[in-house]
Amino acid sequence: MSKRGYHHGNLRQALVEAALRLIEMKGPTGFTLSEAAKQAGVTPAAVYRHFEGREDLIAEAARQGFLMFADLMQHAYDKYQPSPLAAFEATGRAYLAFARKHPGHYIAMFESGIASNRTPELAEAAHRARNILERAADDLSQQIPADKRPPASMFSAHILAMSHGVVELYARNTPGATSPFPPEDLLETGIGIYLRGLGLIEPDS
Amino acid sequence: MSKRGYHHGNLRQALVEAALRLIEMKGPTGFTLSEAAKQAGVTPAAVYRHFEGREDLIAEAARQGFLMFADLMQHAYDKYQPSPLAAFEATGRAYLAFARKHPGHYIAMFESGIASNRTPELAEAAHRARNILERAADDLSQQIPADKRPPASMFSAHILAMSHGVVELYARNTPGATSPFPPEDLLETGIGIYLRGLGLIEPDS
DNA sequence: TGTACATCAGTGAACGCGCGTTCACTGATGTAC
DNA sequence: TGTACATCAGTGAACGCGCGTTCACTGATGTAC
Repeated sequence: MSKRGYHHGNLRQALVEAALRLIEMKGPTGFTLSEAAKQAGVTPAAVYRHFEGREDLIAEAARQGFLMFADLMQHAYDKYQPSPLAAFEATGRAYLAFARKHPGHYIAMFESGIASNRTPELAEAAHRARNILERAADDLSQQIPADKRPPASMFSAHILAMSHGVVELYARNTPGATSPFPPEDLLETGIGIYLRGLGLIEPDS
Repeated sequence: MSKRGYHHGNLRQALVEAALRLIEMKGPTGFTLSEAAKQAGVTPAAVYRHFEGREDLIAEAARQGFLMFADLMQHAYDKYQPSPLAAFEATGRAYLAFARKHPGHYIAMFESGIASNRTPELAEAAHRARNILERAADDLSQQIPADKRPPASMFSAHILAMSHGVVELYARNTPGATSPFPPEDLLETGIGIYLRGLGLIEPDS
């Protein structure tokens, strides 16, 4: 944090963090390379020592987000491991928890418009995250009789869609779009009803 | 379409349409008041005869979108009216159909960052659209025994979230995020499983 | 039917702004001897 | 331990750009008489 004079020390990471703060505050549109540089106490030109440009900086922020995201989901998955059902539900909750806790990363990852295969590093991080949810879905789908079992990837796509929808529509403090329910409850009940529809939870719970 | 000389004739609507085209092509960020004016064959300054500024133009595009959206869902709802279940499913399909057919409107409505209560007219249009889905959900929830019936608004929020999530994640041609299934199928099956979870469809269908 | 006039939709020049990016440079750091 | 030197992270000035917005204006349209 303390200025070390001419040389910054860890400018690269400081820029990523400034970018995340700005993206969180002003949306992906409001984010500006120049302002990120200023917040890091540095001339805009200095950014080019560490990134190819504006987009490249956002991509790095997204990459770090995907890594954290994957770690979080992996952790949730492992923690409830003996039970495929509990593990699956935990990864769903982890999704929303991540979006709440790291809105800057979330926006960089899903709303900034950068393609998730922009760089190999970004693509790999995104892939790793996606795989965990799909594994959880696959484990769980083993419990459904094979002939009425939907493909695990469809299954995880449903959950991803509902999770993402809840985040976008109800977990943002967009003025005017007041949520009728806490997003956490909404997602929890939504997933619950969905799993019941698959015959994975008893009708009565 | 043909230039009528000095006076345009229907510049206001022409600007809205140019804006929609640009928003669709370049995202809400890429949209520029000046470029919309140019596409309408007019000086940027002329825009101010009809709108208060850039945001106001987007808001009008969104408003028109909500009106069409509401009409579409209303139509779907009415068409399948005798059956609450069929009517509900039809409104869900209408949601996705709208997003596909009118991406510019959809983006203006849900991704442009303008608050849906920015102007009274916009708020009213948005409200009308929301009400239709909620009505359909309410009709349907009457078929569930009162003691195990979730609030209709929660119910419609779930469907809205899943629909929106499917659109954002799988119905955009974002390079790199290839969809494993056609979005229509994804939404149809997702809603089906969800409704089964509510006991509204037979387990065997 | 013709003329005078009010209306107002559009012009075009100008503004200040902040953006992303480039460039030759400078000065702090660390290493070789 | 001290000095010469290579490295390279950051400077700061400059660029061209397109943006949104303002302003006094102009010229087409439509209406009153």
